[in-house]
Amino acid sequence: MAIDPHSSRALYRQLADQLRSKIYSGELRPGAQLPTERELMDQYDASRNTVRLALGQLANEGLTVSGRGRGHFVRTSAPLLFLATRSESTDRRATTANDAWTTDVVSQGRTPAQTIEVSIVRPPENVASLLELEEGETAAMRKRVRTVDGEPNSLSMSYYPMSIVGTSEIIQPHDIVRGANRVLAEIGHDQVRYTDQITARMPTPYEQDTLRIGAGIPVHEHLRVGYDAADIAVRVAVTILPADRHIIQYELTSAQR
Amino acid sequence: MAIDPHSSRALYRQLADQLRSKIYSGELRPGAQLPTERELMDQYDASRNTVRLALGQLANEGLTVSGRGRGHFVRTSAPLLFLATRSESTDRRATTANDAWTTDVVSQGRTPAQTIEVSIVRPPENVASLLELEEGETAAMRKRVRTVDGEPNSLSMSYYPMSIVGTSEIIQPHDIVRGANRVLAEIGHDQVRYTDQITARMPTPYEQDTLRIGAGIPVHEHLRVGYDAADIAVRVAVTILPADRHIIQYELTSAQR
DNA sequence: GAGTGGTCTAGACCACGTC
DNA sequence: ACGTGGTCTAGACCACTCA
Repeated sequence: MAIDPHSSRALYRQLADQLRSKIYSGELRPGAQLPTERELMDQYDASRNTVRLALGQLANEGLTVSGRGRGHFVRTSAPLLFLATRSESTDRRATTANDAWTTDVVSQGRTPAQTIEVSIVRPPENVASLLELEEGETAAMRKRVRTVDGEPNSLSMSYYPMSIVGTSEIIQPHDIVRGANRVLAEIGHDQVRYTDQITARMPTPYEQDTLRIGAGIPVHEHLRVGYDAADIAVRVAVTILPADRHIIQYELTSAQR
Repeated sequence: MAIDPHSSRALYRQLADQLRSKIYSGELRPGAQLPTERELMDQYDASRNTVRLALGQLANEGLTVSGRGRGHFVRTSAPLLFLATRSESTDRRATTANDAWTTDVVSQGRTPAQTIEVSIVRPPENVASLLELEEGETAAMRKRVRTVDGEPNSLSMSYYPMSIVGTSEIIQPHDIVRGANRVLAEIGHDQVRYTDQITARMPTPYEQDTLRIGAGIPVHEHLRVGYDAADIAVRVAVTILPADRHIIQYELTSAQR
């Protein structure tokens, strides 16, 4: 139980190992307070910096949170929200006055809200190349910040080539109740095929701030490219999902696999 | 460009901010060396611990790597490998002597290898409940460690209820060339439907070690449940994918969305 | 051997939460 | 008022890399 100061493994790593195993084993349950830094210093005869290195390690693994004047605590696994990426049936959206996401969230008994911002931009390079934009060509961006029960939930940016949507409702800074996808269909670019790419990374400071993401929590970056019947990319949607609040779910039948 | 010691923002955060923006802006390109700790101490008139706090922050964001005796460097974005979760056509597997994953990797011009380990275990709670196992009921686990071009690539654990596979080839500790899924089909449990769940988190120390994952790199946890024609869960596959080496990709047609 | 990061100590002041 | 974590300093020794 004690610590070997002559081990080749750094003191602070040994300390982190012991605390971590107490968390994994359940001896320290979610929400439980860890010993104070003072106690750990005394117990392991280590300096405060060393103790804080160990605690910082756990925080960066997403295992603990801390607060000035409070203490260090085992992170409580937040109640998880599902992102149903494949909806049960496509016709549902037609039967409601809300967009697909709002309907999804309401069906889970939560309260959704979102702000929408529309602008004309040069998209990031990876998006521009997926949309096959020429050098300097622009796209309409509809950016959403979504909240559930008042807590920030996700960040979503949809890009549409101006050459396609330049005169449509999509460039208006309003919520489109029937869905932007329906507008695309109305102007002759119904999406018939999608490619999804999912990456994971640590959040940028902007994302940490906007979505109130704690230390040690990664984000999913979910990117969806929509193609019309002529196999032209008409929409790229990039969604940032804090990983402590989201499980991405897909339903597939064996023909697809 | 200088730093305000009277700002409410901590010194080490300001320092991290400046270095980070140099990385994002491209002034410090991937592979470039950051100033040495000594130089930063002099330049910003800060103590070494403060400088190290700033550099540690960047490392935890996955932006930099460092090594004793070498220096701090901007992380080079590794060449990314695609995990094609939906293959182009299902018949391909029948035409080759290799399993689906091996075929995928070879088609990308890389060299795959894997070790397989088979055991009878009580699965983790979430898996047990997806398989609807009774209290104490066991499952066969086929665990793979996969490498590509000699580098560790992914960790995969497939669970099959013993009540279904207890007498089949699946519990033999050998590679099954025609695929375990085919064996399942042969014993009357062809999978006709899948549910995928994708989560992201920081790796455990075991995963960091086995897959050689650097600090600040999260992992995808990809979980696939396979159901047979009677809608019984016959297989749960959990795959751990280091996020710096993997993009998860899905292809969907509009009928599925 | 010189320079780099990795680890560790001892002490200090401050901001915040709780009582 | 007191105890907590947040920030910062000044110094030390060690292990590794590279010329």
